[in-house]
Amino acid sequence: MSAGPKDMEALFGFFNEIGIISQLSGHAFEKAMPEGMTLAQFSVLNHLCRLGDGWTPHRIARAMQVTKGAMTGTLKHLEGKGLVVVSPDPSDGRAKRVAITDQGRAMRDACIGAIAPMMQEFVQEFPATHIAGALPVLAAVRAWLDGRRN
Amino acid sequence: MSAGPKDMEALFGFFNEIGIISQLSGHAFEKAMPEGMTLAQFSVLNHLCRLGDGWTPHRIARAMQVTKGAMTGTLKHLEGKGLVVVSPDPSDGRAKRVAITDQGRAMRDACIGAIAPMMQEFVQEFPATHIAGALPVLAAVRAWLDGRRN
DNA sequence: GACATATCGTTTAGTGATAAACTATATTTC
DNA sequence: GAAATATAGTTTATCACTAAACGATATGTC
Repeated sequence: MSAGPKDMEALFGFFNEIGIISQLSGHAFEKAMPEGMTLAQFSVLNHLCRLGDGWTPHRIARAMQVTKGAMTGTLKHLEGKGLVVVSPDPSDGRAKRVAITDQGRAMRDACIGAIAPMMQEFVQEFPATHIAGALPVLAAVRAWLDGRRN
Repeated sequence: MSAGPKDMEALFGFFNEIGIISQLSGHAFEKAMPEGMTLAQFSVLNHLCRLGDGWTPHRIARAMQVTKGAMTGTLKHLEGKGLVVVSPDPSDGRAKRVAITDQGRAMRDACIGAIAPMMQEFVQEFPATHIAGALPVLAAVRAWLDGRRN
């Protein structure tokens, strides 16, 4: 199928909405979170909580779609606050391993708690089913873009 | 309705997908565009083309959801390349007016042309109807977040 | 009309990201 | 096993953005 000008407009609109939602929601998240916590930092904590720790910085960076350099900075912030521990990988002298601390888990829970009221408001306006309905399309688009990058 | 932990997970997933798509698509756009053009610059040109020019920088900034300071920079870049002309507003000494030049129009078309192949690929994978189906939800979420900010 | 307040655009300081160069260690190849 | 290549993490330079302070002009109020 070929894309006419009308489809182009719709696509621009689609990506435009995505971009603006990303910016607005990211901003709202950071405002709501405990002082000093960024979305990037929370994402790492949440990732480690949900999927278990022991990941290398590089793998975390790929999962979050940021560069290794950015992850170095994020992990430094988290380590400085005692929320994660980064130690050398015993089986690979180049690599490191990231473990979440109890403090880190507590901070992750605190972040979720801090965001909860906004989420409540959101769910009241947009029933979870609506959002769940849009998710597969978004995940597919994400996967496509991700695969296309290489 | 109250949001359970399961809803929270779905919402996190939703906003996470949005954030990653925004980053990946923005990046893909900028890679494809003519040298030196950023997504922000293109967005301004596209906006002026579609909705007519004569807007003030402040109004454009609000439409794009960026700060006035960011818009100052973007307009300087565009003006430096002769793609827009910024002139004082005759009826308001504080304000300015932004007009797009013929070069600006040509650049906007060139950008769209440069992006077209990617769009074609995209439409092949995701029929326009799918995307159009997701648009209203996204627009509603955007509007809600936008209204909530104040 | 004068003064307080609001708005427009710019400037500045600070932040978080990318890209690319760099160091150190692993792995592959011969 | 030595040399070439690849990979993990850090560092550096640069960029776009935000927030907040600022100067200039408008507007509202008394």
